[in-house]
Amino acid sequence: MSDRATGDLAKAWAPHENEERIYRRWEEHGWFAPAGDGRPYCIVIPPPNVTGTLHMGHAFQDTIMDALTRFHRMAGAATLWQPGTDHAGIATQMVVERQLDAAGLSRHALGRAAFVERVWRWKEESGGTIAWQLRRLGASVDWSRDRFTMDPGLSAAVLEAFVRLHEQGLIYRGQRLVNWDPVLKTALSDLEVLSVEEDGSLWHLRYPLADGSGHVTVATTRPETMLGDVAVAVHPDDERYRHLVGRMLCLPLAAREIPVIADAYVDPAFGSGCVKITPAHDFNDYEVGQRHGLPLVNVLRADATLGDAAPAHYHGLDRFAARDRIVAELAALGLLDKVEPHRLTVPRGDRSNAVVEPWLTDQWYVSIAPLAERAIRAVEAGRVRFVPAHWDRTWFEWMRNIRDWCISRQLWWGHRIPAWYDPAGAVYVGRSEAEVRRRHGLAADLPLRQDEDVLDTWFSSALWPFSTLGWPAQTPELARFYPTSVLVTGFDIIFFWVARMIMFGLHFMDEVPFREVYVHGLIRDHDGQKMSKSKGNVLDPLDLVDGIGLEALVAKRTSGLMQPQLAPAIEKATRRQFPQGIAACGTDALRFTFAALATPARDLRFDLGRVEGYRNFCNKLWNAARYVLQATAAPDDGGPATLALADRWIRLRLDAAIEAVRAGFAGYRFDLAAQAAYEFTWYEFCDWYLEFSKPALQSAGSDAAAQRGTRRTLLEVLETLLRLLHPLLPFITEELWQHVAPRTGGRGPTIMLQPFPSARAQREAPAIESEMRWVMDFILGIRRIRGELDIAPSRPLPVLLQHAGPDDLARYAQHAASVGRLAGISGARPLGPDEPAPQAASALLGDMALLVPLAGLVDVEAELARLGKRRARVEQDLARAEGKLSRESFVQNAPAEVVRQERERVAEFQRELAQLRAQLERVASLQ
RNA sequence: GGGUGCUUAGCUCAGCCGGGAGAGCGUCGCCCUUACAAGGCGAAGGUCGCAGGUUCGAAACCUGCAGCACCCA
Repeated sequence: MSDRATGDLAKAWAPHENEERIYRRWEEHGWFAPAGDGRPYCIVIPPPNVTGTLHMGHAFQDTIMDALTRFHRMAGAATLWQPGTDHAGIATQMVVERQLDAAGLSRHALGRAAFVERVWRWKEESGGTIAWQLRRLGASVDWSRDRFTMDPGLSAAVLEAFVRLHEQGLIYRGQRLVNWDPVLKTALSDLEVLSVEEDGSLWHLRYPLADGSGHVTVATTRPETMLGDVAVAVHPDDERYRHLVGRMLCLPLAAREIPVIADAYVDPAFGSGCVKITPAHDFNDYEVGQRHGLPLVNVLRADATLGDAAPAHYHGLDRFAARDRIVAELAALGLLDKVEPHRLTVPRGDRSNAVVEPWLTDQWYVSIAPLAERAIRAVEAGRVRFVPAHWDRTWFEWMRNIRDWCISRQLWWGHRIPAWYDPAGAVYVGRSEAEVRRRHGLAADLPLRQDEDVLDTWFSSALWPFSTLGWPAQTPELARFYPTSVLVTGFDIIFFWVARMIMFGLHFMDEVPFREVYVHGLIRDHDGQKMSKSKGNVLDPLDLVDGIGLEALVAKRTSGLMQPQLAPAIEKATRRQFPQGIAACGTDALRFTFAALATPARDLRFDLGRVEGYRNFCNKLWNAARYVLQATAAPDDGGPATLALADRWIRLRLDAAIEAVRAGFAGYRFDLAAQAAYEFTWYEFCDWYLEFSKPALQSAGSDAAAQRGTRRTLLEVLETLLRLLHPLLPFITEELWQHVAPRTGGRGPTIMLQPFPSARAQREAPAIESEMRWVMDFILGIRRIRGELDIAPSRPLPVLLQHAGPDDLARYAQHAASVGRLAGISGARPLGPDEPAPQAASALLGDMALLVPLAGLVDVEAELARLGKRRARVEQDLARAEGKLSRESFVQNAPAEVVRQERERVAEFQRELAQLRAQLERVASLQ
């Protein structure tokens, strides 16, 4: 790379041609692994699905983690960003089952061993995608420590955790109602069930009294479960039904008698005020059944067809067919009172979208209360801090109402539950069958059968912050990096994952898994819609990096849809939104966009326009560096240097930018960090300083020492700026740094291991700022006249200085060259004491007025209009300030500093107004 | 029904401990000035959702209301 340092830079930054090469170099040198003996800084990646691909949310999150990691690495920490992937039980199994289905096979036909083997093969085939994407995003994860939740080590951790919890009485097996997915035929945790509002009906059914003296009417949304009814409940205070409590009803179609009971659970205002109680098929009814000692009548089979507990002619009938049949039969018997349309909440499986059944099965549970209590206390005590802080309320709300966690899944892909049954049905838990036999003294010939089920994926994910570091072994990494520094995650998985990691971390490590949880928003599309394949509004982060043509984008969005009929609408919307496809913006621009988007808000709208804006920013930086390299092409002869005003000023501003960026990182305000870096780079460094450097280096009058001062400032500020920007823009800063660093005496092979910039306190700051302000206001005043009067920049303007004080004259004399060039004036001279002011356009600079004689330049009308507008504005400001001061209460109560400031403003406005009025008069008089 | 958050320029969003309303994109002028037209210079544009309250002073703090979003039941 050495010859590149002296070569010319291309005209524009070409991310596509450079990023992969730069990343490969970083990785080959092993620079991502923790190094040195600095303080440890560790982030574990939220492991994505091993067979999946990274979407915008991942890319956003990974950008933030990488920026934090790079920042702390440069700041001297021994950083570990721990990568890895998750086996994602249901999701992965479903993908492979779909593949089998397409081939006319099923997992049952294949058998368990062959099926699992097949999933592993699929993992090997597709598992590299994520890693490749992470590399393209510049992620500085320590690849040497890459982990997968089903690696031997992590599987051992799962085994160990399960066995220990069981020994401690925190895992139990029980027959309970679970959320049953009859399509996937597995239990689901509460979190995997989505409540969806749908249109349904409310059926009013008549249940005759057993003695024939009449009937009660019950209202239900699920008539097919009536065959499992074991009671009808009314509210204890409901006068209408009090006399019926304790009497028996004849359950239609089932030919069973069931009692009328009283329970406060019943809402007398809903439906008829009578509720059928079906404990085996409803969570609330289950509770009621427990309270009243009622039996459980399970009428459904695993596939949601009716089973043995129902009368024979319903056997094998699907639940919805059974519903129609039952309703018809009741109607025929005159027992259907009425049917009303009704809006109800339907539970659906988040993977299968099937209507979930509360169903009675044997499952394994984690007894959550003891774990939750500790986790709640840890957050209360501030041992884990949420950022933004308000998320702790959501956390507490949920943790205080948490229920036992159903951890068994009737799947084949995952960690098999380490429990064995003997022929009598007794259960033994242990790390292996051999251990179980040894510890329980079981005969070698006693047949043992391992539990068929696997564990919920989140069980292994909950161990992630320490299982990846080697637990249960006491490794050096575990000692050094646990607890980790921060968890970066979306609020949508606070409950799924964050809570479980905190509970397990406290339980197994006796310490929280991370000190801080940075909860970021969710990336949405330009219209605020959640990105999803079925909506057809997903964006592949790498399509923004590399660009994609319209046809390819349409094809990508419309292929592999679960609902192919949506394709035409998706195609239309895509063609409308991206008529030109997507231009390649490069990784850095995408990363900077994510950082700028990272406000504390919950919804983050992604706007393609912003990526393009930041692509331009990269190009701006690139070209600024080109200029600096050109301007400093001749080797520095090492002679003495003096710093001019602008040189001192830009160094001050750089320090302010450093402070702001550091503050942004420290407070997880990546938007503010990005904004500060952007504004300094573009508005201060490029727009002002580089322009000042031109006359300083090019005008004949400047001496060698001043030129050296400017050249060194150009290089030093640029080199520092590159380091400042590196965590957000890793690629372009590395490329430029390779060219710039040799000229600043920079050592080291890479920018990523250079120190992050620190600001220095500078005492002379106010004087420099105020003098620079004068120079800039001079230039801005002239530019404004030019702009507002539409005078071409190519036309140099003569300027007269009216009411110039000695300071003004001295400053002008000193900065004439820069002012002349930046304002585009041909020269300026003071107006003599008795010299009449000509008809002129004017700008104010303190007590001084800058006059640009109008003769032949512009029409008088335009200048009058311009001055009039300005006068109106000042009059308004003045009135407001004077009004404030005229109030006794303000002068008395406001702090003296505020009052003084207000008085100064009034004086300023008055002076400005007087000058404007005089100027207006003068211009008007000559009309 | 319970909870959380949001409402500021045409659009997307900043605005920390109360003290002269900001940025990007878009729009409108003038410019290809040898780092950059992916650019330069300049400009227009806001009753800070509504109503009360606290305060000398409220976009910010408090209360209520409206609208939107999400979570839980």
